[in-house]
Amino acid sequence: MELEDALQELDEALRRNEVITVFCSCTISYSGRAESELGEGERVIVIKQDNTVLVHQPTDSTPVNYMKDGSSIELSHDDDRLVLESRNLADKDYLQVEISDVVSLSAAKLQDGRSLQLVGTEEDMSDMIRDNPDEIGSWFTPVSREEHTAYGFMDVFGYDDEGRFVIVECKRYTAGVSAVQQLRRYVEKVQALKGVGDAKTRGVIAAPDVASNAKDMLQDWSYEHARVKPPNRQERFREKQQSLSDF
Amino acid sequence: MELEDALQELDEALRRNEVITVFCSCTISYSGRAESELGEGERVIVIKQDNTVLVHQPTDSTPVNYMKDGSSIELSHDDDRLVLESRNLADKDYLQVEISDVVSLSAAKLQDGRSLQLVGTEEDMSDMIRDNPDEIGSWFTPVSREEHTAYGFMDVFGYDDEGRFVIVECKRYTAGVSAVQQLRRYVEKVQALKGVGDAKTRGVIAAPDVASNAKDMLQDWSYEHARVKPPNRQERFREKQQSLSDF
DNA sequence: ATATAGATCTCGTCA
DNA sequence: TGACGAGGTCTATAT
Repeated sequence: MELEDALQELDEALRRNEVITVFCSCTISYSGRAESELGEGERVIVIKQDNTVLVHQPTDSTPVNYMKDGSSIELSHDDDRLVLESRNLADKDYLQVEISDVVSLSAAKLQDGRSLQLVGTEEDMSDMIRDNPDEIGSWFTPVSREEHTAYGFMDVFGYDDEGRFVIVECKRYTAGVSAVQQLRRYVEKVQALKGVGDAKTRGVIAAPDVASNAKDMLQDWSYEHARVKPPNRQERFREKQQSLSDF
Repeated sequence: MELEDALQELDEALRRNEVITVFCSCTISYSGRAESELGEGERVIVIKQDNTVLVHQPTDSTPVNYMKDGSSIELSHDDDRLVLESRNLADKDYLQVEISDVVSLSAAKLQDGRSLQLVGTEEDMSDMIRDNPDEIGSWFTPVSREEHTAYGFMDVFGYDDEGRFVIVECKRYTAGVSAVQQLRRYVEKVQALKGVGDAKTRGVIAAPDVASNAKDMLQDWSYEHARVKPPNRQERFREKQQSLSDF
């Protein structure tokens, strides 16, 4: 494909605010929050309708370079290269793509008002625990969930059969040291604000497993591990569908 | 574009292991580590040479659905829909794309052996501190950097003018409570292993700024904040270029 | 605007 | 393989 033609098609597609994909050979420079260089190679460039720019190599799931939405995009023609420059003032980011050869170019205005419906997140896990406190223990009575309080951001908060505060931190996968540290922060905050010397505040990690080092920390701080698996997603999904069909 | 033709082109491109982009109208179901549904809409689907699948809506920088490399991909034809199914055994992930209309399809085998050269990361910041310990204070003598030791992963480790251990945690941006907590973990570990009752181990956050709550935590545990900006990237980049041109 | 935490995080690295 | 931490993280949410 001739660079001249590519330039014109790109320019028109940008003007029409279309989604664009370009198969091309290029080099890339990035400067802003960090600096990067990428030598000559064949990539796919995706430009979206909000001026998001993604540069993808032929493998790997993450873009090798990118610009976030709201960036400016300028085209120019430098000798035998097509140059695409993008600037983002908020991040002080600058991306330059020097295209030496365009294999193919596609562009179209796309309509998509739908947004993703996702279930099986940590939030769903704390929902499940609130609805089934026995997942923690028969002694546990939940009070609130996912609350941003002065004490911190606790997944589930409640009390035990002796009236002690209980803080539950949920993790969908094996909990590591940072999860225990996170729990510790909340427990200490509650402990401090609710008056020291009172009954101990209990800390619980609700997760399918706890890493070895993290287990040691749990013991050191006398926190507990409730072996809880994330909600059975297929079931939860059916629930969601049922409740939607009620309307 | 006829679905029959699209099916054949897709099939051949997959067989040839090409990078593919498809502008299309589709619905998407995902099931695995979580569950998601996405109703009918126009998107760009990118299939890479390692069978990575990305589904991009017309805006936003992150894919609305995706499958990681090494997934299987199967095509089929269900009434008036083209169905793409991808499975990843490792993650037990399953993605189904039902395509009702193909706007355009591009495919090409791409060659790209280059990898990104990135500078200006936290690693560079700890490099800078090791080379310029005055950034922390004239009292600081660094010993090691980015070391995975029995004491933990410490960004910079050293001692002060009175022989006390010093642990430095670097953050490129405003350090929050979790950064202080991270520092605390390392300090306590060193304190415990090196024998309690000895001189206090000093903890230092090296960052351009510290969030308000995190400042309180610093005070509580008598840790310090060294106001350090990440290395000037443009300068650092020039250095790198100069050193490369020496060869 | 700042702060906090999750993510189908991804990716590298080291034990 | 598991664990741990960084990321040009990105994204959503709350203050």
